[in-house]
Amino acid sequence: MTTTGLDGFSLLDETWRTVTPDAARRMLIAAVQAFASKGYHATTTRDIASLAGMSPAAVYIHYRSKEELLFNISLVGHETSLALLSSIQGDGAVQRLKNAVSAFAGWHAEFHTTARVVQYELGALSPEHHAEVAELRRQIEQRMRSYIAAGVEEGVFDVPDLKGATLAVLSLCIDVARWYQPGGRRTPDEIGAMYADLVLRMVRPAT
Amino acid sequence: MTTTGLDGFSLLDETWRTVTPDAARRMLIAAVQAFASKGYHATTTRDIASLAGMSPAAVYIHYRSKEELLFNISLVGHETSLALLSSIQGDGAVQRLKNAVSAFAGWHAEFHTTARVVQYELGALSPEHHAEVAELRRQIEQRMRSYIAAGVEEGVFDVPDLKGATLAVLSLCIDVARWYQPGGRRTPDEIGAMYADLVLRMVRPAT
DNA sequence: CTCCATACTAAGCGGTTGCTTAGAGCTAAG
DNA sequence: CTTAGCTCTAAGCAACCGCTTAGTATGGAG
Repeated sequence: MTTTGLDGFSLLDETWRTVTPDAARRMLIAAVQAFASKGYHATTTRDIASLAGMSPAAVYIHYRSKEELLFNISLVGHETSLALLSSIQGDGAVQRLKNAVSAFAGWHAEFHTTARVVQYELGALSPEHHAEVAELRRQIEQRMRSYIAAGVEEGVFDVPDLKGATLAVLSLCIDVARWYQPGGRRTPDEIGAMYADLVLRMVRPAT
Repeated sequence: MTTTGLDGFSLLDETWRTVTPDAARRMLIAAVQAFASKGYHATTTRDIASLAGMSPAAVYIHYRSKEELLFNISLVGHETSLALLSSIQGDGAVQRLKNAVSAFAGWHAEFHTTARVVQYELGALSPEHHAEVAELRRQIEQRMRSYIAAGVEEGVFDVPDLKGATLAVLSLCIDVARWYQPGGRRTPDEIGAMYADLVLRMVRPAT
């Protein structure tokens, strides 16, 4: 699950591998780093260009505006995490929810740089772009809800408030991007495993 | 617990009641509203002054800088939530953790405007001011941990990783400020009750 | 070689930023 | 009434913002 980033390309490069041409990808990666560490509004187009090793005007060869840069990051980030959550497999609802939480929380740790921009800069998107991203967020919520609902139907989960529980589980995973620091006490995989355990305690029946 | 805001003064006024003189308080309240809805960096001093019904220069009569305005908000906000968490009472560790989570999560819903600034604009503080606030955050974490640890010692909680569980509980409560919207499906008190239930499920023994 | 499209930079434009200055209005002590 | 001190505003400064323009370098097609 965890990519080490020791094989010659960073985690960021991996996420944005499909972006071409090369200069456009470097610009996007620079924007992710800058937006994540200082916030969208505190980041200048000069910061981004400088991080990418180019002149300020080079931003506008590949992107119409600073906001379009953010939109690209937000869109790809949401699509990636939705694809991750949609590809969950496992035997039975317990194992599937375990895998889902582990993967989703782990992603927010491992790709915390991207995740921070994705989760905390939504308000800087234009109304049109925000609406497009909001639809993806609805699909993410629906996916997670279906994993919990399956366990209720199987009779292995006891969840009095399905919508509330889904909200709490997603909230728990998303907030990882806020507090996670690389080099901290836990690896992304360990965080995923711990969160999977905590969530399963939340939904298990009283017996 | 919930103040209605229907008795002639808003929730914001209540939090900042002790700030004097009157113009300084109005400026602070305007800053909280602006910072919460647009973010610190996207808010101009002209925005704040205009919301407070004064001229741009009036900000600097009462505060040295825009950052000092943020620091005041962050400091009072952290002190308020720490005081809230420290005043928790209840019979036994189960009831005390229930009350703690209910109050802390409920506060992040009811005072979500203040909470958003407190939790998501830490990075905009100067290093010195950030350090001062970080110490309060350490105390908040310690308080919550002690409520969980007490249940472990009493033998009514089963928590394999105390530090991890504390982190998750705090994370869950804090993230309420991100997603909560007034007029939504649940009142702050209902969110507090739901979260208290979810957290107790997380720490209860398997039986 | 010429021609043209693409990718880039140097320079800079109009507008906005956080903050300052100079001075006006008000209150209260002497 | 004078004076001092505090609160506020009108005006504006230097710096910086997102973005544009004009022009250069490069490389492939004919």
